[in-house]
Amino acid sequence: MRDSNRPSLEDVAALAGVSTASISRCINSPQKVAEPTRKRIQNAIETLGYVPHFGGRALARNRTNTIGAIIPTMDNAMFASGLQAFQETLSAARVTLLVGSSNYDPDQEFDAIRSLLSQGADGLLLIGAARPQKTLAFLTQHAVPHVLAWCCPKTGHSPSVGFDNQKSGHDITAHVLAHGHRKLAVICGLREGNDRATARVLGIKQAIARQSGAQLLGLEECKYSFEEAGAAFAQLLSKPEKPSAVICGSDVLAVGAMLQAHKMGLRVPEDISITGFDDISLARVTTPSLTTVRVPQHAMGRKAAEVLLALLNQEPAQTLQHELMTTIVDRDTLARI
Amino acid sequence: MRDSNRPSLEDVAALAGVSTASISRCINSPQKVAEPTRKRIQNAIETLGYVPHFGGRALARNRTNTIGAIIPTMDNAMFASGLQAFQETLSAARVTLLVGSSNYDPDQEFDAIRSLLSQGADGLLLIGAARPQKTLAFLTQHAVPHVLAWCCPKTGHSPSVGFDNQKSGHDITAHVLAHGHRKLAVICGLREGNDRATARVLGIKQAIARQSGAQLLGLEECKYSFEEAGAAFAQLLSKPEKPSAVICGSDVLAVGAMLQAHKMGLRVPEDISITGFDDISLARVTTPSLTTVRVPQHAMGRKAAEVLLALLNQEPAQTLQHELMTTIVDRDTLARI
DNA sequence: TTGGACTATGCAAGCGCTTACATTCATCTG
DNA sequence: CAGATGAATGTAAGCGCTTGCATAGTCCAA
Repeated sequence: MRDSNRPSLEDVAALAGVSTASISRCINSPQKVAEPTRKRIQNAIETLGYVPHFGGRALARNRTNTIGAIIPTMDNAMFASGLQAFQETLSAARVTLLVGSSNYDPDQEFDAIRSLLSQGADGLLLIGAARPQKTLAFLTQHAVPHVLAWCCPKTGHSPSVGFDNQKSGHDITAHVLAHGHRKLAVICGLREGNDRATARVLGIKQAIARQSGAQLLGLEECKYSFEEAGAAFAQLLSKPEKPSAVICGSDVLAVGAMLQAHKMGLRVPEDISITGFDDISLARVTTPSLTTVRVPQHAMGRKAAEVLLALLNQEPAQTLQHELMTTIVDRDTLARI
Repeated sequence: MRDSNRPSLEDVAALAGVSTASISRCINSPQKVAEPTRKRIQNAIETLGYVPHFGGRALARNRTNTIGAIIPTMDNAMFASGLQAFQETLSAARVTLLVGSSNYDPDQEFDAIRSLLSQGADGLLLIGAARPQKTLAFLTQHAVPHVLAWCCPKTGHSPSVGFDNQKSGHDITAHVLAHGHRKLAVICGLREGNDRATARVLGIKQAIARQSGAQLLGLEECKYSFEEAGAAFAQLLSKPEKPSAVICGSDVLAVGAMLQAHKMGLRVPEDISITGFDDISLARVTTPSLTTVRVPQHAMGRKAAEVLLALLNQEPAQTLQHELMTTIVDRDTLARI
């Protein structure tokens, strides 16, 4: 869209024989224009193939109808499908989605925030609540409308749409304990700067602490890849005392662990139980299929979009924190002892 | 970014004691501004927390540094990871990504194109080459810089970055035939308006036709979901004459078929062979793991970004069509007969 | 010393759109 | 039928930024 012969409002106005104001009105609030004029204008727009110039409009309105989302990565099915729902909802409201990614790095996230805002984003979707002071200050200073997703902060006054990671971590662990397991191990994502991973582990530890006789034999942190998770699993199993169940902070980690278990000749769940977190599509198709925590990704993406749109329209918000529920999906990787 | 007390160039100029022109220059081509002045300006910018207004800039420059991508859906891991690579590459060039999705529907795609362009996208990434005349005309009329991905059209003059779907379909089929299979069946995505699916099937049929004694017992089209693929599989297997191998147009379809085979008590690959297409992460983790066609998603996303950026910078393009190679990944769902 | 060649900066004209306000004209009311 | 009312449209002032051109200041060679 850079050709200099792109038609402008003025061109349309000339063709239709009206003023630019009428064209503008015809586009933005058609009911303010009389039927015959409207027809004429429509025609002119059609024949010229007129499309409003974004810059002009943004400048005059001081609003772009664009929303930015910054997610760790789209490579993880989890964020991708949440983002898809987010995008669909925005699109229905004629708002466009700008995407940035942080690679789980607070500095990259900060850059992405600046970048999306300088691209005119009217608001932002951010994942998780924990971020450096610098970032928080920036958001405050610029009064950026935003909503946090995938989390459910008890403190702070940013609107959020998410679930209680800690509680969910607690729940799945309690579930494992209820199956008779007492010797547990954990594989989680890198917790630094990742409050979701941190909270999940916290919940897991809490549940273990509450159950007499239960113990946490080991905890490994790694990136969200099959390979790293496999290595973490091997590491956990290399110790003299073996866990009977390994609780993983995400399905990707759990699948990596399962793959590694298979390589090591361990049967799941007969020799060792494994649980995941997120319930991405992977979880259904492994053999055995993965017992995991279902996160309402789709609902979360949509709700986040709704909240953000309401925020931009200055609609009074009844609720600031939207907590969605997770559920445990019982499949085949958790044995009863 | 809508507070009325947002600082403008003028504010910065006043604070720094220079004209707005100098500020602008300082931001866009610092070398044109003397050292001390630059310092002063930097300070002013800092203290005010100035961020250039997107609309103003877009209007004056007639360029937004924004690129739109319209993909069928992010729910499919395949597009998501290609998109991720695309985004990363753009981001490195300080260009922002706008996202739209088409849900495999040409009309929705058309809307998305209009919408992204009206949001100021300087260029577009589109999936596949086949689209309605209306859409093509629109792209031509507006002289929209764009690149097609996931395909490799022999005709047309749009730049493209992709692979030969037909050849890849042919290759995997030849591979299956080389394993001794003669009675084949196919599950593919809905082909209407989807040239990738269409071409893959074409290649499959071609390979079958070239092999004497080989026959195509059935072909089912369905959406890209486990459930629909499962139903398609059941349908194919309900006929009196059973295939020994089912070639699927995507990994999602293949996994759906495997799941269904399992339900039906059929062992893969002993009772029936199944192959996929795409090599998304799913393919590695099923049991047995899926024999499939690897599509260089990451490379494709990155290359597409590079081509598009070059296009926008008016750099002369040596090559219009970038063809990447697919490879067959031999895993465990294809038996030798 | 002076004119020329630069360099650093300012001035001001847009870029294309929206919108408050002004104008016109038809319709209605008493 | 005069004046009031209101609907339809036009006028024009910005929105914040970039950039061609003008100006002022600096340095150097002749």
